[in-house]
Amino acid sequence: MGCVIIVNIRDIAKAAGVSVSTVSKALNGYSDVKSKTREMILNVAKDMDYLPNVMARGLITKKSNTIGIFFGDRQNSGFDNPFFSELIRSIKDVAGAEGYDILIFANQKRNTSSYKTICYEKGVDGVILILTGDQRTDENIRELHESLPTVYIDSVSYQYNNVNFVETENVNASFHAVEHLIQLGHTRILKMAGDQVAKASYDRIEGYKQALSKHGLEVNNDLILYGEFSREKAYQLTKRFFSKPGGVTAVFSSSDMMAFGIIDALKDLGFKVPEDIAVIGFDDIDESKDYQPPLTTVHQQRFTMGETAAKMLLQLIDSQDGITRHATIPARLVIRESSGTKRGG
Amino acid sequence: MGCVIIVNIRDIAKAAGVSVSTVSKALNGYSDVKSKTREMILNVAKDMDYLPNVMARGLITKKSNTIGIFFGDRQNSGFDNPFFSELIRSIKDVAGAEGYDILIFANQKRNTSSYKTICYEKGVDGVILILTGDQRTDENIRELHESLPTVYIDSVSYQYNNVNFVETENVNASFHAVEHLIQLGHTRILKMAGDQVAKASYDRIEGYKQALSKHGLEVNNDLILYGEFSREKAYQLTKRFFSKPGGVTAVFSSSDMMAFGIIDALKDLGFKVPEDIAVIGFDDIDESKDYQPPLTTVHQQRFTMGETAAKMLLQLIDSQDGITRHATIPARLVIRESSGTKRGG
DNA sequence: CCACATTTCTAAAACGTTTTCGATAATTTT
DNA sequence: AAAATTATCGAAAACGTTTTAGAAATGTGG
Repeated sequence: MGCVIIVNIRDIAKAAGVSVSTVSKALNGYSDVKSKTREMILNVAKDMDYLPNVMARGLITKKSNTIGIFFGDRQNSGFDNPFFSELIRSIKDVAGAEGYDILIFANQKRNTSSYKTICYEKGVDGVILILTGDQRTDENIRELHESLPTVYIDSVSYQYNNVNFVETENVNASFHAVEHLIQLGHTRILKMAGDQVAKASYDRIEGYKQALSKHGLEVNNDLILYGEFSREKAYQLTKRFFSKPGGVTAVFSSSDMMAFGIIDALKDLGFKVPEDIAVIGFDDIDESKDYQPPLTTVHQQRFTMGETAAKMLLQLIDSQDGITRHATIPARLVIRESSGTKRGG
Repeated sequence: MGCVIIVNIRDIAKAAGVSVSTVSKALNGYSDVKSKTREMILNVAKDMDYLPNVMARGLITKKSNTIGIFFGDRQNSGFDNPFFSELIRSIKDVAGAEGYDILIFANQKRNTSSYKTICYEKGVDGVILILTGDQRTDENIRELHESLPTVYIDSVSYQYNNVNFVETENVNASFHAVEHLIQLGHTRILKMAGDQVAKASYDRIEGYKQALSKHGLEVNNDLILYGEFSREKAYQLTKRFFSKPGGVTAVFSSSDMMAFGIIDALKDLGFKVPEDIAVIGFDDIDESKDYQPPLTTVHQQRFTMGETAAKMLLQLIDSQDGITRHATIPARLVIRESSGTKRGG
């Protein structure tokens, strides 16, 4: 490594012929420094390529201009799901525009699993959580959002009344997806759900049930499978389910990845999609439009979700007003080919 | 925000009845502290829920246990390309296993565009660059890798002899892709290249030329287009190129995204792929296998690349030995349908 | 029991900032 | 011109660690 000369605030104070405190004030826009000397100091600083040391500054101000992101769990690091990459991109854009960088928590050598501890240790100003499954204890989760600005994206497990979160309009969107299937003439519809703990997952089942009820169809728990948001798991469950006859003609999946697994399985069993079985997914990830058949699915506005979460977090950091914020992002059904056309008789 | 009591090293020194320095040494595994007192201190620290302040520590040690990642450029934040999300995932896994977190540089409010400056400001221990196009000046790039452990992934623009990088076996893989087209009977093959500055992009053209030469085919610069790795741009160029006859029966693209744009354009022009025109891509992103027609493409081992880069960087950080490291990751041609079958006479 | 080596501990400096408070200089008021 | 006010600056403390240099305690050999 070639050596690099790093100048500190003392060096530029010396060069400018003023005190360290005056330099600091000039740099941070304090009012008690003459505009002429401020300009002079700024010039010297620029000439000498001065960079404030973020550690020293953070030590005093307790701010790092960094927001943290927790992704998924240990085994499945979250980036597996293409859903996440657009989320993080929008977070990056919003936070970046406001002068923040992004820290992704990765270190697995910590001697703690406390979110609060980890956040404090790294000195992030706030944190966004994008969790899947049931990877946190209640104590852990409460501790975090009680001590630090926190926003959950589509992943609150139990609803505290003081948790900030962004979610998709899950119930409504699922309702419409299932209603569409019903209008196409389906009466026995399988629900491939995610899990039973996440609010998002629960709500997608809820919308399914509401649509059935509204149209006088029976809700049958045998028609609800739990694919854990895994393509592989959905494949297995589908293969087992459809290997015996049951009169089911349509499937509503809680994610596109699972929908792919479902369709793969149906094809392997000799069914045609959508002629024999109609399938609707959830997410509208990039692959879905190019899939064969192109997937009918619920479009989640990932960019808007990330954007909203980031803005929400920056607000929380700025104001510290203790107000709890929620946002529900609209979703719409994108009708492609996998849901098929109206059934004859 | 509920208040959280944060204890510092002084508090636990008082509670343990020893000096601050002894606590520090006990915590950091120094040898000059009796094992009995060390144990006692560790217990007190755990009981009091002590967390070291990373700012204060970093101020002295100049380490942050964080590696930085620069992604793409300002406009196109990098996550657009699905190629990147797998890269970052593997980096996260490797770095995380070794006790590092990941900082993604996002802040656009900085008053500098110097990589070195930005890295120093955040105190990262090393940095991985995944750049596209020509978004850095030579001065900027040199300054960075001279002052900080740095690994480039498939994105060195000019070859310094002291730059660490990981790249795909671009020349070789491209050679085989084009040779495959030649063996299928194609003689006029269009090259949709990326740009002319990145080494990766250059090498993919080089492999194309080598294959032509080996089989006695003429290299014609009119058959090399520059799609800048953009699906849209590739679409435009393809549409213009194929609107006049030229006897071209195959296209070799430097990315899958561009290949999609190419195929879209060909379809719009009324060509059939692969019957009329064969197309081969590069990257093997997830969409490619589900695309219609499934894309023949060069599979880049993204996971291996990210993994290798991360390991390389951690080595550089650890050893500081000044040794320059390179890694070339094998790639293989994945033959699907878009390249078609052997041409009849 | 003394001289010396070794083990174990501590005081204090250092890291590079920000911020408080008081000092000085400049300006205004009386 | 003196007094009061205001604008501008600087000294020093503080942030929470690590590390150096040395002091105290303990052990060892004669």
